[in-house]
Amino acid sequence: MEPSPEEVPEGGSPGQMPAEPTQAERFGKARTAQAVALTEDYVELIADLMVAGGEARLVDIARRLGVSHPTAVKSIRRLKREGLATARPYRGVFLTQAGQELAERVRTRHRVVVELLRAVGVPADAAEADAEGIEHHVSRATLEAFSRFLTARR
Amino acid sequence: MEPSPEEVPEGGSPGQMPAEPTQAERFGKARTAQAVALTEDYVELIADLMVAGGEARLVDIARRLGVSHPTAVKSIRRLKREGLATARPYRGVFLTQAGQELAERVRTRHRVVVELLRAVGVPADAAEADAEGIEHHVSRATLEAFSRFLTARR
DNA sequence: ACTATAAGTTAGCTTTGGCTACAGATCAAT
DNA sequence: ATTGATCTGTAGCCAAAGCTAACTTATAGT
Repeated sequence: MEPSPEEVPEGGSPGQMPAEPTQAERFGKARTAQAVALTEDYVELIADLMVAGGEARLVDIARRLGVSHPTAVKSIRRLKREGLATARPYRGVFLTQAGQELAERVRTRHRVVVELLRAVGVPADAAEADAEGIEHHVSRATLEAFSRFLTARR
Repeated sequence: MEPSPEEVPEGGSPGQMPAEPTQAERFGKARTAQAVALTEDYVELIADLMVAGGEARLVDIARRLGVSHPTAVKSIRRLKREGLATARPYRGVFLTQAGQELAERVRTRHRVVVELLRAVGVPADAAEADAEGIEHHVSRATLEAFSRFLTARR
């Protein structure tokens, strides 16, 4: 796989990083992406609920995500900490400017991924279901390629 | 003071349990897939190392996955528990029959995903990188669609 | 107005994947 | 054969996301 095993000094010094995107880096990134994916799911859902019903209540968020309310509370707290959302008890959860921007990007990406899947022949239900997991791993470059592909064949 | 009327979560038409794959179910599945993804990564890598160098040493596995050796030890232990691998200290890790079959499926799926991405115009490096995360969320139906698409346009 | 229900929160536990530090085993070189 | 380096494994800790149970606070129904 790698013809030149770079002499990396032992000792676990997390200082320098080789230029090539090693497999380790890719795996590591995929793992870190987990937390990001969660954030994106919440933000996307909150935006959805706002559009659909004018408000995003904790209970609804929890139910739609299939988690218990306390779990949702924890996650929302994280969103607040990260400046993506605010919440007023019994009034619902709201997205900040940053949150809305993120939601918009996520929503767009989701739509493009589903369309791409449909375009290459994936059945609707599978496309929707798989997109939920796939979307979080679609990089900017890949997303752009998807868009180009869809535009070209439209 | 806990009446706890746990029966009947919510009122509504009898025989609920909507046929539609609710969003909650999809999210839940995507989350559970996390553990599976890890298993697949390990199995795939072990197979790779075996092919490349004839053996899969713990240190190499850890380095290639970008984790510490103890973490790799824990994961390998899980693989052994699940009947996917065996290991003889200082002789490397080996895949069982089940492990090899899983590795083969994973390897094939990975290849198809990368090819699909390339086919719709994703640059090689992005395709490789993104496939690492995407592949774990590609269902059987989607994989088959990918294969058909690739065959058709070849 | 009062109380019942629903919504939100807090506390505390579990699991899982990650880490460091340390200990034990094997291999290789002198 | 000894010794030092390297590989493997164990112990113990952390953080994150999940859960249940219990408590508090609004909202709504009578």
